[in-house]
Amino acid sequence: MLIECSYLTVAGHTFWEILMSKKAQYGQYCPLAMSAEFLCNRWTLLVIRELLFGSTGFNEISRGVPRMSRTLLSTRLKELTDRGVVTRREKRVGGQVHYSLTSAGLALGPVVFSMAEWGQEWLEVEPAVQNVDVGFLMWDIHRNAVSMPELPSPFIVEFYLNNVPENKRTHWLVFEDDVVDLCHIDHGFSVHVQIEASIEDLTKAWMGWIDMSDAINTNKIIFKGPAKYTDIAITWLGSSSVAHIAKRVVAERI
Amino acid sequence: MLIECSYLTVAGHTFWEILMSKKAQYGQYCPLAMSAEFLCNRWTLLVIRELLFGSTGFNEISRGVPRMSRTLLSTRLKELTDRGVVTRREKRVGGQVHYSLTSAGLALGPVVFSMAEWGQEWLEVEPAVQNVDVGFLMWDIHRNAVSMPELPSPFIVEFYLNNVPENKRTHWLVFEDDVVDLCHIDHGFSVHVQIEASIEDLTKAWMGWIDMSDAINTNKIIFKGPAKYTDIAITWLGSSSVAHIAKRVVAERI
DNA sequence: CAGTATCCGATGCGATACTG
DNA sequence: CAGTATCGCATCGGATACTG
Repeated sequence: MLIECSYLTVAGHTFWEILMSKKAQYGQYCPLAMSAEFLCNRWTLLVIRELLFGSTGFNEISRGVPRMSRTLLSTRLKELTDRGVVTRREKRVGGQVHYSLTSAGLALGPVVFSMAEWGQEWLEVEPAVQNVDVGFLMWDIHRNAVSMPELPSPFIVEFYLNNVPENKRTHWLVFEDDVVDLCHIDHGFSVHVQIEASIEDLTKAWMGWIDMSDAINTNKIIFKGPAKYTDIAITWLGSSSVAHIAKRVVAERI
Repeated sequence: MLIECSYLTVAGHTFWEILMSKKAQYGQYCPLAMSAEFLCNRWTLLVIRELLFGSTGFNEISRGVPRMSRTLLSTRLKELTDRGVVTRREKRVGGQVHYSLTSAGLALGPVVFSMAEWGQEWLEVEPAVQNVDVGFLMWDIHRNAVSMPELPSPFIVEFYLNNVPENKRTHWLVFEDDVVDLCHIDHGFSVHVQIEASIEDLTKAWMGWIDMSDAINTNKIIFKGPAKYTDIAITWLGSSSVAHIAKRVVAERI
C-alpha cells in the first residue's frame, strides 16, 4: 500500500515527505525507536488496551479512557487505522461503527501486558489510588466479572461505595447467563449480595494490592448475603488481570 | 522511601502534592496507564535501551541517542534515578559517573524487547532507512560484533560506505582479545577485511531486512579479504538482536 | 568528562461548540 | 451514536552558551 502510493502527491508533497514531515522524532532505524515513535503518543497504548479487552464501539472505547477527549480519540483511531493496527467497519444500517484489531494490533498484546506487569510489580500506587474514577473502576470490574453455574440467573450484586459523592455511590452488576452488565440506576433489583467498601479499599483489593481476605476480616470490605454466594465471591467478582503479580518493595530496588 | 517522606514539605508543598502535580496524565490506577505515564515520555525507553545494552557513562549513553539533547538526557537520567530504575554512582577520583539499572530497571527488558520485536515484525522501514545516522549505525554494529578464536588478534575490519559524505566514509572495527573497538580515524591499520556498501544496504542487511547472501551475490555488499575470514563474516559481524524476526507484508494485516 | 541555565518556538492537546 | 471544527494555552524540549 505504502509502496504503491510513493509517488502520490498531495499539495505538492509526496507521500513520503508527508510521512517524514510528521516528525522523525528519534530518526533511528532501531525497531524500538520506530515502535516508540508510534506507540508512545499520549493515550495510544490505552486505546489499544481497550481494543484488546474487546471494546468495539467509539463510545465503548471512550468509556475506558474517560479523561481522553473525543477529538483525540478520533485522531488516534485514525492513526491506528492508517498504520494497519486497527480495522474500521461501518454497518450499512444505523451507521454503527465497529473497530477491531488487525493481526498487527493483536500482536501488541505482549507489549501491553509486559508494560502492565512491570507497572504492577514496580510502581508506587498511592497517587493513583487517591485519584480513582468511580465509573472507570466499576467498568473495569464489570469487564472481568464472570458468571458461574452455581449462581442464579439473574444474579444481582450491589456495590455501595461509602465515601464517594452520593450520586456515584451505588452500582449494580447483573449476571445473566454468560453476560455481565453494569448498571448505575436503581431498577428495584432484588439484590443477592451487597458489597460495601471505600473506593480506595475496593480498588486495592481488586488490583491485588491488599489481600481480599484481610480486607474482609478487618471490615474494610463487607459482603452481605447468603454464604453460598459470598463464599465464592472471589471467583465471580474476579480481579485485575495482573492482580496475581506481587508488588515489590522499595528496599528491593538495587 | 516514599512513605517516610510523605510529610516532607518543599516550598510549602508536601511530597505527595509535588508528585501529583507533575501531572496525572491519565489519572488511572491501571498499571498500564501508570507505566505508560512514566515510560512513554520522549526518549525514556531509548535511554533504557542503552542501559540494557550495557552503556554506563553519560557520554557513552549519549552516543546511543545522538539526536537527544544532553540537557534532556540529564533530566531523564534524574527521573529514572528518582523512580528507582537507575542507580547513579560517582567515583571519588576523576569524577567518573557510572549509571546502571536497578532490578526494577532490568525488569524493563521484556518491555523493551517486546516493543522492538513488534516494530521489527510490523513497521515499514523505508522512512527510517533514508535517515540513518552513520555514527549510530557503526556504534550499533560495533556493539554486536563478536571476537572469535579463529581470528588473529588484533583483527581489523574496514568499512567503506560509498555514498556518504567523505569525512564519514571510512570506519574500523578492531577485534582484540574479547574486546571490539570502533574507530573513525585512520591509524594506518593493516586491514584484514574490507567491507564496501551503501549505508542503506549495510543497514538493511544488518537489520535482517534483506538477506546478507543475496546482498553479497548482487554486489550490494562487497567483502574483500581472505576467504578464511570472509566465509565466517556473518559470525563476527553479528547482526541486530531482532534480525531473526521476519518482516510481515502489508497484505497480512487483516 | 559530566553536566546546568536560560531562552523561546513548535505542537500537542483539552475545552467547547457544532453536525449528520 | 459517532464523530468534526476551531481556538488557545501550557509544556515540552531543542539550541546555545556556560561551569567545575
